[in-house]
Amino acid sequence: MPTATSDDDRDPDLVAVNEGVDVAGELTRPGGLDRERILRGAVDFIDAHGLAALTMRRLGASLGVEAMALYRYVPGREDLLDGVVDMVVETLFVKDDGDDLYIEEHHGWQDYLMRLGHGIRRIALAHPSVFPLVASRPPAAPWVRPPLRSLRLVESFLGTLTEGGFSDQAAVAAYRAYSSFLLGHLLLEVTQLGAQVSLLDQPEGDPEAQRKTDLSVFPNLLRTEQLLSLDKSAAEFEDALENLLDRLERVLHEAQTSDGEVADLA
Amino acid sequence: MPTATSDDDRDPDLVAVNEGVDVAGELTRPGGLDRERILRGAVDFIDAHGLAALTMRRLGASLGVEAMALYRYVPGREDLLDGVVDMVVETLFVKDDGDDLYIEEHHGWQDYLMRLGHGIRRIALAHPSVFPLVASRPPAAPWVRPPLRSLRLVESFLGTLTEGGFSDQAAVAAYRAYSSFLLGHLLLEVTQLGAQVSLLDQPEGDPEAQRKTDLSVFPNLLRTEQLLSLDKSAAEFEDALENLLDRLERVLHEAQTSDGEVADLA
DNA sequence: ACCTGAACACCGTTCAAGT
DNA sequence: ACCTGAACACCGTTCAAGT
Repeated sequence: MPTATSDDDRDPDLVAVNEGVDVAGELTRPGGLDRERILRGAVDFIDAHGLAALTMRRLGASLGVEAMALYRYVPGREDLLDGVVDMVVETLFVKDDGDDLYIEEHHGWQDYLMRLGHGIRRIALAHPSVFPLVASRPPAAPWVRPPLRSLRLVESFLGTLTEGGFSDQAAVAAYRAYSSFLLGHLLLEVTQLGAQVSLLDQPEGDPEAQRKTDLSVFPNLLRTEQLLSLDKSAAEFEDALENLLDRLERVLHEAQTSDGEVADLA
Repeated sequence: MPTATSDDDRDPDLVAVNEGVDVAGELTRPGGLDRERILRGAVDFIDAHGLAALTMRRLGASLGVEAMALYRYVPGREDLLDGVVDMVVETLFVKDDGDDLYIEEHHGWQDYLMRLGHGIRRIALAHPSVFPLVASRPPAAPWVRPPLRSLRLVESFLGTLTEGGFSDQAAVAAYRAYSSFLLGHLLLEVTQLGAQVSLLDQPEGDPEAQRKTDLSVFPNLLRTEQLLSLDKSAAEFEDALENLLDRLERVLHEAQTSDGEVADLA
């Protein structure tokens, strides 16, 4: 146990979360609180224990401090959750070593939309318990559409499509269509991830028999149960993304040749 | 005030919610609690005060009862929320007078998917504060995909498409594509509804100036701000639904003629 | 049979007090 | 300057007691 304080009467389960080694490879508590350290701690906590378990008091404990100390750096719980969302989304703009999804090194708008989609998906799968927060927190502005929750991101989206030949209307319509595609797919994907583990958590007295009997009233469900249980999320994501790109391309070319009204593509 | 109890020292704001006349046109408290009455009260409460405001104690008060009384009919808060979701979704199957969206009187699978989409959208817009719950509550089974959260609904979905000529694989793939389309669109639509009202709620010292200055760093945002603020949700929903139906139709016909593998449409 | 009062453990948040 | 102890109002939930 590195540099442990002498009066260590804290919950060992919570302390363990944070006195290990974090993602960046540094010790998590080399003295001194910090807004960023708190947000990072909150992300780690949610990843480890789920969103419902996050309280100010427990977060404080996991950082080796009383809950009250957090209020010096964070106005309150709501603001903290907003900060968590921001922090996780900003990950898009940091370039990992050998990152072939780095969003700012794109070649054309199609490549940009591919990188963006895969980038957000990577975030969702890396933090499945945080993603529902990204999906449903009330946005700062009415036109900030989850999961694309960053002015910088929306700006680069619109800029890239405009450079690619989209009119302002078409770029905005594309932004809308793209964000709802991403939100639907990724939220369902992380929801299903959560459902898988919660099933393993409750091994109660033969739940199989009970569930099967219920299904007997639903012949189509019963017949396709195997198919329904297959997880094809990755392939479906690729297909839907590709389909969306095709659709956008079609709109773009129609606009360039016939100059018809194209705002209503979404 | 009809049939008021004599010792009326309750919060008048909460009482007002429930001693009025409810959707069905009946007095809300003609004696006696009931699981269904509680769930209905919870829906009304969330519609009126938002999800965050719903506590067992306040819900009890709105029903003219102490919180503890609820536990005779509802195992706990989590189960209550599940019940709320079920109740709201079941609305699909009740036929209102002159209801042209009634899902069981469909003509062919395209008509069915239109009725279903518009029906769920009507629910989302009628209960925008409840819909995030419909979207993100952990499903009962891994293959229950929000917002289509009802065995009965999934059964009728698969049955209708199968009757329409879809193979089991194609029907399941259609179910997946359709649910993620619905979830993305409707969750974004109700989120934006929430964002609109929350902006009106906080008329602080000239927030305009501050926000505009932030935007000046984002030229594309600044230029398209008007376009971004337009609400075209209804038209976008129709377009996306139509596009999805076209896609499914294409898959169906390809399968009927060439007999190629079609499972990966989603 | 149905509801309530009192109680328990836990929340978010404030603030004077400690170091 | 930074953290804590004590306190407040509020939670979900249990259970013996009332009617």
